[in-house]
Amino acid sequence: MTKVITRFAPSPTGVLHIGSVRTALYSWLYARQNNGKFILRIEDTDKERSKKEYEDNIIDGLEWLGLTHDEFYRQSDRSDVYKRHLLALIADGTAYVSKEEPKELGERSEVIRFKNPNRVVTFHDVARGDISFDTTELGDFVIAKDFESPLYHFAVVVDDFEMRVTHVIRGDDAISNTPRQILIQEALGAPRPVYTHLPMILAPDKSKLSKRHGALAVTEYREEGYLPEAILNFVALMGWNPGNDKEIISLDEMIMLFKLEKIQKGAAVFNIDKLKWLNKHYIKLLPAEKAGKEILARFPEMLRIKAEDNSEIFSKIIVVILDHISTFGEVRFFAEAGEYRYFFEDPIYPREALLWKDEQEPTRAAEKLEKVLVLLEEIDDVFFTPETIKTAIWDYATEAGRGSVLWPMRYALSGRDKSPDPFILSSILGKEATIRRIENAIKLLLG
RNA sequence: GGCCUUAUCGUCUAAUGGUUAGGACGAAAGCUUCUCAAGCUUUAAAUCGGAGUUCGAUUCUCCGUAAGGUCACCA
Repeated sequence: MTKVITRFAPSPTGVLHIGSVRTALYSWLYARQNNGKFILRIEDTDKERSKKEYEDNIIDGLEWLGLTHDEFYRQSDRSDVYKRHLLALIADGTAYVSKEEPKELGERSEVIRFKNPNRVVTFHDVARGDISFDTTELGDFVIAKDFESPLYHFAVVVDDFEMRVTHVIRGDDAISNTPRQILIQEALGAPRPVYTHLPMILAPDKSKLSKRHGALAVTEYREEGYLPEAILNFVALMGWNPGNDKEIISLDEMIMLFKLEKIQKGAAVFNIDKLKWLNKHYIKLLPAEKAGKEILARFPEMLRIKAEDNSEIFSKIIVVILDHISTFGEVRFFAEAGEYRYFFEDPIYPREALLWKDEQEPTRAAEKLEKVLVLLEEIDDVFFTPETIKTAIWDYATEAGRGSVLWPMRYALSGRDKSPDPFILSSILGKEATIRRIENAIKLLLG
């Protein structure tokens, strides 16, 4: 058995997006599950369009996702290799230097063309079966501008050959290009790798995935507060499944379960809601310390300072925050809407806000808060937990009308229409602050 | 346009020559509930169309239709 070698070969003409992540993931999984080798190869033969920042973005994104490579190459570092093979093909007569009449600006008067044997090429695709093409219409296609400037099709074949790549896993936009690559391969005397072409990932409107929808760089998803586990899990499920109802799959499980043969044939539409759902799932599994860092990083300056000054309270609200978000980016949104301030400072709100819809009389509301105060006073500081607070108040609230008791209590604590329940709020704030805020509310009601 | 590929709920998908065509996201409803989430329960929702093979087709074949890819001195 020869060792399995796969590669991910992006051109640095754009950022690493969801579609490329899936290609990288499947190649990586196949290598890992076969104890093989995974190569990252930057295909930057197009000097005009290739940019270092994109290369950096791709490497950064893959590293963040944990799709580690065993070897790294950059085509621009390998021109002597391509030159050597170019010379060999010309010596063989399977390629030749061709005189041209430049039609466009920048075109050469001399390029290197492949001598096309003009025949039907049939190859096997793991996902789709046998595919045949007549290569005649390709003509004697150009494989290099000159000995220093090979073109994509040639560089790919040479590299896969030299790097002993056994399995080529790539987007299905390459299907039509495969026959010409096979022609070059045969001229080179290179073995034919096993091909698997992956269906496209489409935008929600079924157009090509673009910047407008979904085709964000994975590094941008990172900024938005998505977790690598969620992105990997999501992307894995677009075009593959374990053959059962399992939806939550870790990278390690994928290595065990992944099957090249089970790859989907049809294109998949990017569904951000499912990604968010997965992200929510993984966020809840995150250790509090890590989650806290992600949250803190997205707090506005003022709030962050307060949170750092009150680390005890902050550590208690992490779980509460986690319960309401599907990405950490939403923390920024909620914080800017004033959501978390009440954990750190007494709220300010209009008097009417304290009145429950079925209890509009301020003095009655105040009476109820007075009673709550009495009940809270009886709880010992050390037992000031959501459970004991609820137990202490519940019977009274039920008797007096829950809304008319709990709404003003919760509002006194948070100053907001929507918030966690008053028991959680009280326990986070502590007995002293809870009582102070309720007293403030009573003063407001009676004043 | 030539060539190539693809087609199951809105979306991701499962399944088989014979099933009530299954699951998940989303949606709707209910429970819970002071609010917002979460959670639990339930419901609606699909085999692109037409022929053929077959006792029987969503599955196999052909023809349509639609969508995508590719036809560079880009990758």
